[in-house]
Amino acid sequence: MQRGNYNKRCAIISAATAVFVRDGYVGASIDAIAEEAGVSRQTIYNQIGDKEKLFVEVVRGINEQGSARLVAVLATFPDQPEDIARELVDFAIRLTRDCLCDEGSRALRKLIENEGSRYPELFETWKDYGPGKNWPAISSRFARLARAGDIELDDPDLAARQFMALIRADLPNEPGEMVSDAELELAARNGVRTFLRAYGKREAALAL
Amino acid sequence: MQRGNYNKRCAIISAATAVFVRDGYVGASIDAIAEEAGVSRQTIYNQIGDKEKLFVEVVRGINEQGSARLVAVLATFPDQPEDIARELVDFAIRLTRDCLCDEGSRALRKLIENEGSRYPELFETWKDYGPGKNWPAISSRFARLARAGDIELDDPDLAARQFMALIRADLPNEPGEMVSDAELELAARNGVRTFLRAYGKREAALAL
DNA sequence: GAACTTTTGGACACTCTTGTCCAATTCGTC
DNA sequence: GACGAATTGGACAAGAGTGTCCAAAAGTTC
Repeated sequence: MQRGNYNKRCAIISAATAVFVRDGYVGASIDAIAEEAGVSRQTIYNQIGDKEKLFVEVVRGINEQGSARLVAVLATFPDQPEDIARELVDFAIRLTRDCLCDEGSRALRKLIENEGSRYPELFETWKDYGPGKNWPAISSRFARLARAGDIELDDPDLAARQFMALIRADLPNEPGEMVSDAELELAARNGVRTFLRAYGKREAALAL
Repeated sequence: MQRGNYNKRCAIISAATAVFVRDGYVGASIDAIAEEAGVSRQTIYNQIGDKEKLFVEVVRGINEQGSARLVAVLATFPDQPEDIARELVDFAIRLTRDCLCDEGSRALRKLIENEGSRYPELFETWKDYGPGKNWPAISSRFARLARAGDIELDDPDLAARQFMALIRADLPNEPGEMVSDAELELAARNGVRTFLRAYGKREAALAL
């Protein structure tokens, strides 16, 4: 234990995350966070410092969790697929569920969009992994699949971007909404089917 | 002229749009808007009323312009294409340029994401047209193309969603960034090529 | 139980914002 | 130039938020 009660620190960070995401940096009040955390306002100042430090801590937390989840999911990419359609769908489900639809990822995307201009350095880590970039980890996996002859593509980066776009195209994207497993499965299958129609062998897409 | 100077009213709305988008509803201060509009704060209260009325006016403005542009672009959908690949690319360029990448549309998307929960009724109009919905206008066009035998698809709504996702997949999506014509063209061609590989006749996609 | 740390809640100064009021000034129009 | 309407800038009250200070209470450790 470094300073103060660790449980309370976690409660503060977690409550701050919720309030920052709900109200934005300016709209979030320390009082609201304190109430949400079930903690006195003074404790926040004791443990973390001022509002800006609290915000930094929140972003760092989401970032770490998000990166960890992304790495974990990437490790499950089907490298030597037997049934490429089915395995890509399962991969897509894991990706959307753990890295796109979960609370933390949505929260981070919203914070980036709103406060990104104010704290550009805070979000640089994410930009390498985040949507809109090359997703280099994913494109290298697709390149390997192509070399193995499982799919046909000329530009792996483009294919990765389009893969991501396709499996997201069919997801409900209202921020607050819950996404059921059935919706996840359907969205993944729809996205992968089109992806394989464009890039796969003829018969692979027909399996979906 | 109904009340006050019409030019100043426009300057106010336009400045308010910029500031609301930059700082969010809570973060935007009337003083900042007044300064940006080159107008005294009192004039804003004289012409529009309070902050909430100003916000409503801003959203209404962006909404109208956005809807008008969307209708205009939709009217240029290639109904009887001779060169479907080329014509779809041109359509995609118009769509991204006028309805997705322009200032107003980006502004509206950001406002929806941030203040949508606070003023749900304000954005209902947009939700019918906006991203994430069925884009019914577009899917009916695709359905017509399919009936005419230009493409092959079973679910026009799905195809429309994926079309939108694909032509957006390759656009730089940093909010502030300017998108050059060359980038627009490239993104559209990449998206349409994959779309046609999945849904078009074999030879159409090869043309790109 | 004593010594020490943490938490609590209230009070406080300070800043910022909203919205109002008003007198002086400028603008548009005849 | 004169008249009425619009604009300006400054002052103002009320409210909310931040961050600090402090004494009392609660919790922890030996």
